Amino acid sequence: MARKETITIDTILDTAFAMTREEGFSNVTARKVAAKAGCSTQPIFRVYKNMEELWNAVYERAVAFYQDYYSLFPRTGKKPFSNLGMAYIAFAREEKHLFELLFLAGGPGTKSMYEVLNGENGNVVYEINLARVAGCSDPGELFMKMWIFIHGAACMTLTGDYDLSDVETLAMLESSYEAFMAR
Amino acid sequence: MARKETITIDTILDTAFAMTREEGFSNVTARKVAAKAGCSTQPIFRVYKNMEELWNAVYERAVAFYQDYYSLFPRTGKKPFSNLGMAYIAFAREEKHLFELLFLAGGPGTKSMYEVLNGENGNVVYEINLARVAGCSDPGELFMKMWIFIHGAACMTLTGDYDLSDVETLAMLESSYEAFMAR
DNA sequence: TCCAACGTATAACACTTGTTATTTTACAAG
DNA sequence: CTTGTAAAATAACAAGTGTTATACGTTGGA
Repeated sequence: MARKETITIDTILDTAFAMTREEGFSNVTARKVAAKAGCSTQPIFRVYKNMEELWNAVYERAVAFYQDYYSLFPRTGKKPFSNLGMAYIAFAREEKHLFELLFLAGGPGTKSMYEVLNGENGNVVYEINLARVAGCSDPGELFMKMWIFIHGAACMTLTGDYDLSDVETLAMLESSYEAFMAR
Repeated sequence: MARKETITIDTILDTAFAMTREEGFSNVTARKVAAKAGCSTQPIFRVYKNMEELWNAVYERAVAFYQDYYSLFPRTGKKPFSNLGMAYIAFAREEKHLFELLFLAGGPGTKSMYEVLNGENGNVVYEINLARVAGCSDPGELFMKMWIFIHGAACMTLTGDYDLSDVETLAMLESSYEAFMAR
């Protein structure tokens, strides 16, 4: 009845997402995706109405990717927020372009930082409760301060202005937690 | 002997810099600058070899602009690093595109964050000495922590994830200073 | 086997970019 | 006033963008 499809929607999205990781969001153009996928631009517009739809799909995939990344990240920290921070900073180092897209770009149609962080598992809420249990009177404010700090370190890794080892980073995060707790 | 020049290098640079403030660096194209300056693209390439030279000039102007901004910023803070931080965060709020260019973009030919902050007046060194005088044993590490925190707050203003008043921000910066000092 | 239908490729359109070749214009010296 | 020179404007080129019209193939049922 009809020809069999050789380029699937998965091929397109996989390619576009891989390109975002490697070259950044702005390099994901119709022709470049097609070239990398080994086809013409036509299959892209068969499965996606236009490039904006593909970009949205890539964004959603990046959100899921970060949440998986966090789920699988080894828990070496012993204090509230330290694992959340270690994963976030490592992500900024290892996935610069995805980090930019998720946490620096903003723009319409994007989720808030908190939404992405908290995810479906309530990762942030969980850590805030840890702080409450540890005796913090205002865990919301503590989270805000910790997150400003963590976000600052992560953003500085992008520009090369922050480059401590994981051990040093963990120590810094936990000592900052203690410092903020003490007041 | 020859025609009088009507479009000066200052006109070009002023226009390009104003456009960077308002629309961001990526919108500074030859044709758009020309349109805004009310001329063709030709005068641009008379005074600048190519667009990259103009972009470099805009960048240098942004560096000078930030240093003026900091010089003129009202000193309301009483503790080390608080004025440095208040100015930086206000700059992120009021000059999003310049902040992005100076402190988030990185890339070749750009100065380091520290270079821009310290400026010719040694603004950072001055604040570090204040901390030393205040009895801090490792003012370098204190600066690092404070700066990570300040940079985090500034970056979060860009995405709309931070929106405290100046009074609240100052209180937060000074309490963080105290917290970091206490350990 | 043939053919309709759908996936893919090719080519084109309209637009934007930096840059450059060409033409026009204004100015001042002779 | 003429004329040479430099500035500015116009127009073009080559490359790249999203998108679409058209042509080509392949495939599976009649």
